[in-house]
Amino acid sequence: MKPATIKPTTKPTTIKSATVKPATIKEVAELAKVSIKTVSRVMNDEGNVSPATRDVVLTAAQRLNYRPNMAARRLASRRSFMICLLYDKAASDYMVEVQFGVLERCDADHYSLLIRPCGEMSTRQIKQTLEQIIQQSNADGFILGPPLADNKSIINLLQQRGVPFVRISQAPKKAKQPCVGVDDTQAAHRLVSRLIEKGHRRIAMIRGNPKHGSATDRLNGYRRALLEHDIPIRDEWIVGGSYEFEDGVAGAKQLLALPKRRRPTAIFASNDHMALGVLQYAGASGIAVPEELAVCGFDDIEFARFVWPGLTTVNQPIRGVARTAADLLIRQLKGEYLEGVSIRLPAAVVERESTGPLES
Amino acid sequence: MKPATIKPTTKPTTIKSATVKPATIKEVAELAKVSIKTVSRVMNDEGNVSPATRDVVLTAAQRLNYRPNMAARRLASRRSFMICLLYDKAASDYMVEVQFGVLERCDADHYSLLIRPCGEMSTRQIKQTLEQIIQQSNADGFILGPPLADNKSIINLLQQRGVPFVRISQAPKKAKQPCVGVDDTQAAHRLVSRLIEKGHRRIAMIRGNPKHGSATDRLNGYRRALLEHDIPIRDEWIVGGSYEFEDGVAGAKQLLALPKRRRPTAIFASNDHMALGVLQYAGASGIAVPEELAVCGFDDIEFARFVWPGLTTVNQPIRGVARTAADLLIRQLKGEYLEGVSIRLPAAVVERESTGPLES
DNA sequence: CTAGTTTTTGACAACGCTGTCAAAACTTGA
DNA sequence: TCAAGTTTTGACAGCGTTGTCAAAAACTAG
Repeated sequence: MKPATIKPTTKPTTIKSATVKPATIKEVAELAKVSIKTVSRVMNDEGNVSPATRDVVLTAAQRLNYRPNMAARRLASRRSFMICLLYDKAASDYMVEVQFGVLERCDADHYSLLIRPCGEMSTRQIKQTLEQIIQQSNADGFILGPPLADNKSIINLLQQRGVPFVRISQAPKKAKQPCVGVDDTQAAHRLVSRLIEKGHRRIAMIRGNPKHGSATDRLNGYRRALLEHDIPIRDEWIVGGSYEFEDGVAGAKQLLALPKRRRPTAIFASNDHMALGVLQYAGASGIAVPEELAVCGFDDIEFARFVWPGLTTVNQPIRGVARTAADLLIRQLKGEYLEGVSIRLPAAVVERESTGPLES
Repeated sequence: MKPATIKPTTKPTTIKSATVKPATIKEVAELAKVSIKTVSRVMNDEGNVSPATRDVVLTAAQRLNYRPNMAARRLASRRSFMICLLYDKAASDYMVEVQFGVLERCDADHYSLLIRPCGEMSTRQIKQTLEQIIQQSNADGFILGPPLADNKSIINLLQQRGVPFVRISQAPKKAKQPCVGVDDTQAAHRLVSRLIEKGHRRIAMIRGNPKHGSATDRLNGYRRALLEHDIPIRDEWIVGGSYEFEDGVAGAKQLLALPKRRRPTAIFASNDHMALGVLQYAGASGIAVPEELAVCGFDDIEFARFVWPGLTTVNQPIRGVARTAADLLIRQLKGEYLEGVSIRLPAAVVERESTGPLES
């Protein structure tokens, strides 16, 4: 899109109005009658400052409304107080939650957040971008969202460069760097078990994007649940997908076209987008949900509860995961040794109308 | 003076060395046999550099894989090459789109983006945060998302501080600073007109959050459409709301409880969230959409097309708006004088099943 | 070829902070 | 009381750029 053209009125008179020049550390030092280094020590909570001096400096700083200049601080300390969140797609509810969780934690320690969607980049381009961020912006650390978090090539680069990072992923074992995720297998297992408890025996599954570790985990959960209940796993009930709405529509179409006796009574879509696709297909084809078909998804996106029937799904504590990831990163930056740490947060099944009551 | 030429490297600079200290401007200058200032000039495209010198510097820079250190650059130039996106809620599709649009434009000019959700802050707190960002991070400019963009107090602060900013808002007239938005009134007018064309006469409206300028605009569009078609505007058909899903549910309940002869045949919700609320209420109460009730929203959020029936709504070119806003800001930063500039991008009505065919 | 003008270049001082290291000021123990 | 430690403080040199200003080089016209 090309921005509209604008009539330039007059030459830029550059009216940087009565802007007050911010106080510098020097002025604070003068007012407090100490050296700038002492002010620096107080501002950074370095310790080894007598309480009396500290007080004097603090009041002086407050009086002048002093705030350390980040650029100078960064230059001098060779740290950037900035962490970078690298993720795949820009437009996803999931990533908004992640952003917010990370931000919450960053704020607490006065870190800035640099966000970097890499949706349309090749691994090669991503690596180049990374190099640039490391060298130019000097990011102190990275948080990798899925599926970047499982990209060997990217992980290697960061490791080589010696930059701390934390991965957000369902597949903690793929690398030894700290990782935070949700136990997808367990959650899927519980979800499918609920379907079985409700009396379903013909339960189909629409798989997720195989690039994401989560897809495999969710499939495994499904398998385990069926196995445990001695329900045979039929290939024709497992259809492909890649987490897109349309995959849900297509999957439902395929599954519901099966001869009546082999047609599933329940569909577990690997994520809510696809589950909504299933719902839409069902709605358009006059198949009643949940009476004729139970549907459930995974993720509990905002709209899972906004459709009718409300979608049964798995609520992931995304914000918590993100906050934890940021926490791990910041702790690493503070010097903690966290290699091999892997945290899995539990996810909860949320039952809504789409799997409505069924005599068991 | 003839600058020395540099032998091309035998191999393309494939860096494999781990944790190398990045090259500085000084090293580039040495290799190119020029002063650091000349390197600086080349890197910043300042002009007044002979093509020959330029070439030499450029190859030297490439050879050393040189990238200017942002911290130093920021400190010396007193600019941050950083713009800040200030917005209200973190978890909104809308803001993701805005983020992405802004980011696109920022990348083009190598600006970094600082995001700052202010969902739960008071105006007072926001102002404080602003002060901090201006002083500490030294943001070159701001982009204000709605409804912050209409907050007099915040606008004043930024103006006083002399920091350039651009507003994203439907209400461009509320301040003289550059503003980008969508013509909500016109879009709502077109949407309601379509309903009328389809034969509806009893059209209700659920209003948006009065804090957002858009709420009024959309209401005005609704009013204008009815007036033009000589349809009386009835107060009982206009119910309150604040853009939340639940408001849609409540609004629908209220409207559909009206005696049959006064009950609306169509509901225009001021945004999609509320429209989905209406759909849910209708679904739960066994009211057929669109046969018994037409529903339409505004925004065309992702899920508008994922529900059944698909939601008729207005698609706003949010990403384009954001890109334009960023463009205006960056142009201001480059010295263009843009006071009073206000751009409105057109929005398109998207018809889906929720207003399905109706004999006119 | 010269004087005047314009373009290109470089030396060097900021920018505002932190790191290093040594000096000053306090403690402590005998 | 003093020597030996320990804590607190300060002087000053960077950090890697850009801004300023003057010098050098390159043009131009007479």
